[in-house]
Amino acid sequence: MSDDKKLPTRAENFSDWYNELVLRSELADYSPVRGCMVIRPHGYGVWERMQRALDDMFKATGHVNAYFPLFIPESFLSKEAEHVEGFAPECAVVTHGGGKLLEERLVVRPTSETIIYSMFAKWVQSYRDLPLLYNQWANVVRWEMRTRLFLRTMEFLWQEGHTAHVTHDEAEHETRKMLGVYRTFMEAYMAMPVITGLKTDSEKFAGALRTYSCEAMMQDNKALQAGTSHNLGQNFAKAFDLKFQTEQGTEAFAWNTSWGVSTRMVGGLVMTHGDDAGLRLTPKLTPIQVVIVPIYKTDDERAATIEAAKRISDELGSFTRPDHERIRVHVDERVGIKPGAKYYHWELRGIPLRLEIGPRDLAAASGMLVRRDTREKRPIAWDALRAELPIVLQQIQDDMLAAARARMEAHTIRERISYDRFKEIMAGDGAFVYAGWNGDPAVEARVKEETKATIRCIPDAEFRSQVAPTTCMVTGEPAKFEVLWARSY
RNA sequence: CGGGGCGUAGCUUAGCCCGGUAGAGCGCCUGCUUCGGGAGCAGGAGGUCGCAGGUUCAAAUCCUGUCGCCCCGACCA
Repeated sequence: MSDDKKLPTRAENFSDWYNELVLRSELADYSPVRGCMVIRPHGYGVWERMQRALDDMFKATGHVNAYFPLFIPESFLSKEAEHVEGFAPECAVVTHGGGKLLEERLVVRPTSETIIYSMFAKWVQSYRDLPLLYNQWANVVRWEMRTRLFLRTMEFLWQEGHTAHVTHDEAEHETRKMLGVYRTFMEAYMAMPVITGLKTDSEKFAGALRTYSCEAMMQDNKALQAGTSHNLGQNFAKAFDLKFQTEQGTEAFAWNTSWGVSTRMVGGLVMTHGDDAGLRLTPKLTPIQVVIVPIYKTDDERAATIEAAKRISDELGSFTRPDHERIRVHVDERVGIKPGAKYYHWELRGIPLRLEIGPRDLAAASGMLVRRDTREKRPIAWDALRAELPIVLQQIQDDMLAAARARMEAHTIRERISYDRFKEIMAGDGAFVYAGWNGDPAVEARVKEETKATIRCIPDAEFRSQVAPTTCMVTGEPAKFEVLWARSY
């Protein structure tokens, strides 16, 4: 075995490990255009599972899908002051079309608030037209300086929810509700525990009243902002004249929310669960749940094991079954590759379960079932598969979440620490540090400058420490908030 | 945009200092033997050495310019 078949290890160089893994597991590849990536079938398969689950959750919470255009008149962006300041520097702008200079330049959407609320303004006259609960699946472009596969690319895929409401409280409720949807998705599907909370002013969305986020801990103890939900207040409604007549006959501006998650989550999945052998995909998001590796010596054995494998695959994965009863099975029929090589192949790609079927198993009508997450191996009878696989898959899903949660907790610091100690931690292994903050943005900026750590959020009540910190970690002044500090992606 | 590094086969690279027939490993193709943890042997395909100039009898190698990429910073879902 030569060394170049092995991945760099996480301990050696987490960043190299991540890049190599994404490329070698065939999730994605670099494109000819700097900062852009090609999402390959394996990676897109994960994204599709994410989309499907989230889309169902959006529908179940009353939202409808629509599609708004890629191009936005440049003037739209300028209508909301903070918004233009935040996004203008990273916009791609179309200046020519059909060989002619455009009268008004077109911005390639970095996000769609402006175009969507301008349309909402056309459609809303009365309080009876509200709420509007829209979502769109789209690509957006942000001209990033430094890019990383999945984590930050110039073009990325996402969904953006946009809603309009009669009252502030209703919008706030929606903002919180969708943050909860994200959290549920990340924990139940990605097996990635998150801390939810409020962003400080310096980290909030350009143009929002308040931004909430889901923050997850990667295996290098850095935080990944995995999803955001914004209460936009009336800022965009005022900019785009989105108003309605109230029940009392007066005129009022609508209250908006927007919320989004992106293909960045695929990167989060990799950095939450991957190990030195490759990806570990969760049973709910993996394109293939069980890979069957036939083992044989002779042509006859090959025919017999593959026949058995296909019969099992057809039975478990039949399209005639409803989706939730279907198990996604793949038979690795490739010739000229030894079983061991196939094991490495599928382990690299993170397939949760492997079923080995060889000549010895044929007579017994059984196979060897191996878990990717724990490497645990046990024999299983073919006629037990239909009943047992869903249980094992759910067990893997649960175990992965528990393991990720344990890891996060092991690298979380809640006891009172000095700022000097904090600097040591951030310069070393890193951690999630809960500490008091006096509420001063200057303190936040100073810590960022000195340690590269930022306030990830002011955590929601359930994540706060049992005994609230009373003083600011940096200044020693009375603490206004308990905040979560970490270095982030 | 500042600081550093690198462009040689699909990938990783040797050769460059000191100019003289472009080499290896992996991968790929064919055949035989293999096959329960990354197979072995034999044969084979694949390169205008990033690009453009210059010096020279002769340039992957020296000089100039240029383009691109990577890493570290400032900006970020």
